[in-house]
Amino acid sequence: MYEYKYNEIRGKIKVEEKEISQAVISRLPRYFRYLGELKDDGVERISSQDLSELMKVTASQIRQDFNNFGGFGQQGYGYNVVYLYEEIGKILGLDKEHRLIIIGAGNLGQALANYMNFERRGFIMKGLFDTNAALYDKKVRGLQVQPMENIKQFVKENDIDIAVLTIPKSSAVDIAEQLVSYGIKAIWNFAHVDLNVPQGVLVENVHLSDSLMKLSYNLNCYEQKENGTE
Amino acid sequence: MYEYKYNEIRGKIKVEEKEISQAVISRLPRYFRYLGELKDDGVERISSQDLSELMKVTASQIRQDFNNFGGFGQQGYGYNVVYLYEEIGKILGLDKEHRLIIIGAGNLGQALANYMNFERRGFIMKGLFDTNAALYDKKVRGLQVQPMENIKQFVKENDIDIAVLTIPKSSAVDIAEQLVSYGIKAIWNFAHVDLNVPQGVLVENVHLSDSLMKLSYNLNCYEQKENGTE
DNA sequence: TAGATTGTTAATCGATTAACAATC
DNA sequence: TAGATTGTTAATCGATTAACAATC
Repeated sequence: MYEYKYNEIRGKIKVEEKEISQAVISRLPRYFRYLGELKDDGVERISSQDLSELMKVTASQIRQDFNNFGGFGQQGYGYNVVYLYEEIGKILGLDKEHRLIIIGAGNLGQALANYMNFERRGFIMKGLFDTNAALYDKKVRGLQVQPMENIKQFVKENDIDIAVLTIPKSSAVDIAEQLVSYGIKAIWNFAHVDLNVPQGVLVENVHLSDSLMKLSYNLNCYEQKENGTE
Repeated sequence: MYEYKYNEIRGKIKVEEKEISQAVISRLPRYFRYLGELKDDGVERISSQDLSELMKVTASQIRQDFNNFGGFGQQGYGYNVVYLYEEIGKILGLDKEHRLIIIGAGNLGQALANYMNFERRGFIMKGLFDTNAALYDKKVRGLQVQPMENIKQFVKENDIDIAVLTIPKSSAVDIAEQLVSYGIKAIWNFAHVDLNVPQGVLVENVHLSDSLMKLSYNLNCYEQKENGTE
């Protein structure tokens, strides 16, 4: 949320920290994705203009976004794809390791466990937990599902940063509170409920039902439009 | 995306359609969730002030948001919880049925299939499809997984509105194109790729990796802050 | 050097918040 | 009626876009 780090890298230490808006942060993964593809395609450099056409955003926004972190381009040349890709990766913290556990080993928990490993970017799944004893003899990605009682000790012993919450909303609030007391610093929350955590603990929500409802709203709009109103 | 419908309901037909911003739409499901809980708790009415404290947004925003659709409150009284809940449900199109199919019957596809039925709001899962023949004798929620070749006919015969894409990004763009040609009107996209669809076809993206990267970014910020910068 | 394209400032646009008159 | 609270207008704030000087 602060830019000092990247200014320092470039040798220009700013005294006061400048907050980066979440709007900008939300766009970084998409830049990262497109730059990764360009890199894989062997593209060496790209201008904000060309990238803007590819991504369907304005060139102005691209330059503004990158300049929040100090500027990675060169006048008359554009941006070096590999360099920019790596810098954005660093900004996103993908060069660092994060250890996570998954709470709730149902379909969604297992889906994420598999996906996690596939899409490896420094996120290391260390454990899975569930209340359902029938799952304890099951292995997911080589890890045995454990009972919830083990979480406390496991978090301490394995230096866990992130907990992925894939449990029903009825228990999510309680479990989240426990996790925080065990020292968890971030929760990736898939339960359909807003968690109330103390300052300093991070929650990133993935409310699937909200997303589907948005789709539903927009679908109805189009339908009404097509029917020439009603 | 247009408000005429709700104005008409209230007897005030506006000639010109006013577009509702996506920022507002994105907040509707959350309102819906909180109102549902209030309803279940037997709360009869609520003021924008009280709701703002509960949801941690400004009362002003709540009133502005609702007034995009014509105003559901009463001066001196507030909002009737059940009425407001139902109206927002209608705005979101949750009173209508939507038939959907899931393309990709892996862990994530199955997770959504189960979740879908559980969280029923007019979304009816009609079929699952996969390239993996090993899954064809498998039943998910009473439905047999089918080969991809069946999609075309199935969509036509079953009047499918929505396709849920839970396949790897390598095939997602092609499949999406096919789905559009079969007449699909909306895609709920879980593949890590931006789909290019013609005007009039809706895409709602759930980019899980983007969400995790955002979490990663914010986590690093906090850590740096705690270490008193570096 | 001339041309290209960034970094950055200024202008615009849209979304959020504040204020208050309308009204239940 | 008096009090409460909405609906709505006006003010503020922030984010996006445009423009251009700096510079590679």
